[in-house]
Amino acid sequence: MGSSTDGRVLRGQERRRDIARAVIDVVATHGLRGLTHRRVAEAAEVPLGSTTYHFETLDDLMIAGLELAAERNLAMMRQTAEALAPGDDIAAWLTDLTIEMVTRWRESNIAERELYLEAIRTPALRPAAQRWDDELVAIIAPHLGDREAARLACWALDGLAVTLLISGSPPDRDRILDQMSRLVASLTGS
Amino acid sequence: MGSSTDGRVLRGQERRRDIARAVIDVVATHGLRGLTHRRVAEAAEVPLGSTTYHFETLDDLMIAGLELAAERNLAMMRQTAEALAPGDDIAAWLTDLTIEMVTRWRESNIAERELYLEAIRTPALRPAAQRWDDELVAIIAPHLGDREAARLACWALDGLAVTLLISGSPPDRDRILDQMSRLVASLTGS
Amino acid sequence: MGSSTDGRVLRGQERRRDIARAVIDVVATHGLRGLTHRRVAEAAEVPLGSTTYHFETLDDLMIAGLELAAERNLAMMRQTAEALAPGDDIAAWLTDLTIEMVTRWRESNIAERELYLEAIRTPALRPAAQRWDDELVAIIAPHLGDREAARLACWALDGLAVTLLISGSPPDRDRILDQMSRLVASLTGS
Amino acid sequence: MGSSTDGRVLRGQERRRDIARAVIDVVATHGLRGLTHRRVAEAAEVPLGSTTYHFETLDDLMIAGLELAAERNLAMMRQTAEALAPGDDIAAWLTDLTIEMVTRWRESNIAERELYLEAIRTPALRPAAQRWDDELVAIIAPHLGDREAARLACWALDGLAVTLLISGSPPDRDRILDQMSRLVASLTGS
DNA sequence: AATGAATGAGCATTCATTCAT
DNA sequence: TATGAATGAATGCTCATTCAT
Repeated sequence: MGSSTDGRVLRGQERRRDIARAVIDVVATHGLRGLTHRRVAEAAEVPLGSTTYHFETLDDLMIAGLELAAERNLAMMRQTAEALAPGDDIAAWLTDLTIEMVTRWRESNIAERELYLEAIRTPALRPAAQRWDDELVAIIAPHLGDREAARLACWALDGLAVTLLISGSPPDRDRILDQMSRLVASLTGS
Repeated sequence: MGSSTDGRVLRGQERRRDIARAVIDVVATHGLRGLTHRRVAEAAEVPLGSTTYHFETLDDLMIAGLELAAERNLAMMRQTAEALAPGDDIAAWLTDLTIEMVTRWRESNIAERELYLEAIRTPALRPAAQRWDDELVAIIAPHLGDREAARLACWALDGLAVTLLISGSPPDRDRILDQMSRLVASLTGS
Repeated sequence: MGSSTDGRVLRGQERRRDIARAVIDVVATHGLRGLTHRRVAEAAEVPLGSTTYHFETLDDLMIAGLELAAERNLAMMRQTAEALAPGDDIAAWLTDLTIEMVTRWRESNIAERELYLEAIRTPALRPAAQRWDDELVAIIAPHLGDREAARLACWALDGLAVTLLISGSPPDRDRILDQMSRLVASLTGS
Repeated sequence: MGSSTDGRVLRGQERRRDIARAVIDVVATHGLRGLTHRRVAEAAEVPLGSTTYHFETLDDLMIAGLELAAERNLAMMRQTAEALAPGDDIAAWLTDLTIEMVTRWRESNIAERELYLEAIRTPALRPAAQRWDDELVAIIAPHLGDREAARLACWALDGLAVTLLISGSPPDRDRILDQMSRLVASLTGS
């Protein structure tokens, strides 16, 4: 009976995860305004009732999406941060991250932003958003000296990414590297 | 005949402006996800058909809202920027702006962010969003030395504001002033 | 438990049939241009959501109406065809059918024509329309010798009926019988 | 003043004709259900108010469309009928007409059918529809012997055309010629 | 625990029509 | 005579949610 329960629980958790994945896909494709139980059910290939069963309201769906988005993003950040050698150029690292965000991961990155911003309006999303923030800063801080500098770097990175996303034109790596270098210099050098 | 024609034109323009105002109100109250022709019509106290007559689609409504939001925001920025005396503390200026944004103007500021971010997804909004960006930088640049510094300051200011909006707690002026001072110091190279 | 399940299934099917019936009624009363989910819901005495639940689009509604119309029409044709005795006058049979079509069944006959013609424009209706055609020919063919003759008879019958429907005046049985007799004579080669 | 009045009247008539043309185009493109003043105005490249000014109701628009459709169709029929030499194959003539109707003129032919059938439901369309009918028969009759035969031929031609239009597959000339030959033979030969 | 049938509310949008000019 | 601004009604459709199973 233990194994059957575990099996059930595991299946339930898997399904929850499938649905969370589908939330990100739906937001990426249709925008947060286009997030509905129906579309999530279709994207996750689960019955409609399954989405409302596991996530009763749209808010619950958004929380699941935001948490999974944070998890994925932080995993990726940790991976690239760990790959940094002591003398590596931090500005180059941030530059490449930014470029990847607005090109290869464009769609999911937009979805992440929409879910994150929604935390302003929907209190239920705030804990997940704040956790994401804090951990992101914790990952970057060691490479920039302190948490305040890391925070500034995050904001600059985000602002630049949004600007690039809105411009629609492909990013100019040289220009971005210049900006990032200047930023890193001012944050660590002074 | 000139006056009658003018009256007509003016009435139409006034109505368009009333509707744009209502767009911001509706987004502030219900979020971008809650923006509908019906709510706008009610908020603007105009017939439903009037909203679709002047702004055929939801996109048009969002454009009008974004443009008016930018206009208001830039006017306010210009006003406070012009009030700055040569020796005034730039960091204090940015600090007070940030605090106002997340307190007194909280609702409309959130609406502005939602409309601005939507420009990523909705190409029709991009020109207005980019114009807003550019003019904002132009206003701040003279006080920070160059456009690149101004851009960084904008991003930091935005990032900080979002963090404060999500935190839900009242802003700590001293702490923000510290952050802003450090930012301004590193940007102006002192 | 079987009965409860059956009851459920049957209720759903019954409701679908009620709605299909209502489609024909609405088209008969308001024309195909006046076919709307709302009117169908009202005519079928079901909630509006029930029509869109069972028939997602207007096309689906039209398909259901066309299929039921064909079913009814074919049943009636089979019935009168089976009632024919070997030596009976085929021309008289076709004459009476035509007259009934444009008098007693005028409204539903018009509805059938509108639904049928719509198959030209709406591919989703074509299978039902073609099935109707084929089965009608199959019913008439044995009485006229071959399928080609049956097809010609169908077309003539339809053309005549439309002419009568447009004329608005009551049909002249003698005249129609003359036309039908001549038609049957030329088709059967006598 | 005479010339200016004539000019006006002529301009008015031209515009009416432009609008009638646009009616057929709109019905061809969007179906009779998609006929609206707005679409007609756009297709005719005239102001919206011009359509309601010259044709107050949708019925008036449909009448204008039906009349122009009949006029065009009859002109074409007369032209090909006059081109017939005494010994020419009538069946071949009807075959080619049918094939042209369902291929080259498919869209406008569908529009004609929709407008014609609407005469059943809309009394205002009946005079135009009946006139069309009568004149068509008058054109064909001389080549088939009498009006009754011509009428039958018309119905068969229409029925066949509709069948071809619904089938969606390209017409098989040999097969159609066979059918038409048999029809003509039975109508003229017996 | 899990599902899909069912429904009333609400949506963006289109429209015929009116009317001032 | 001719036009386009204006509006209330209506449409197809989608949806969150409820509920029986």
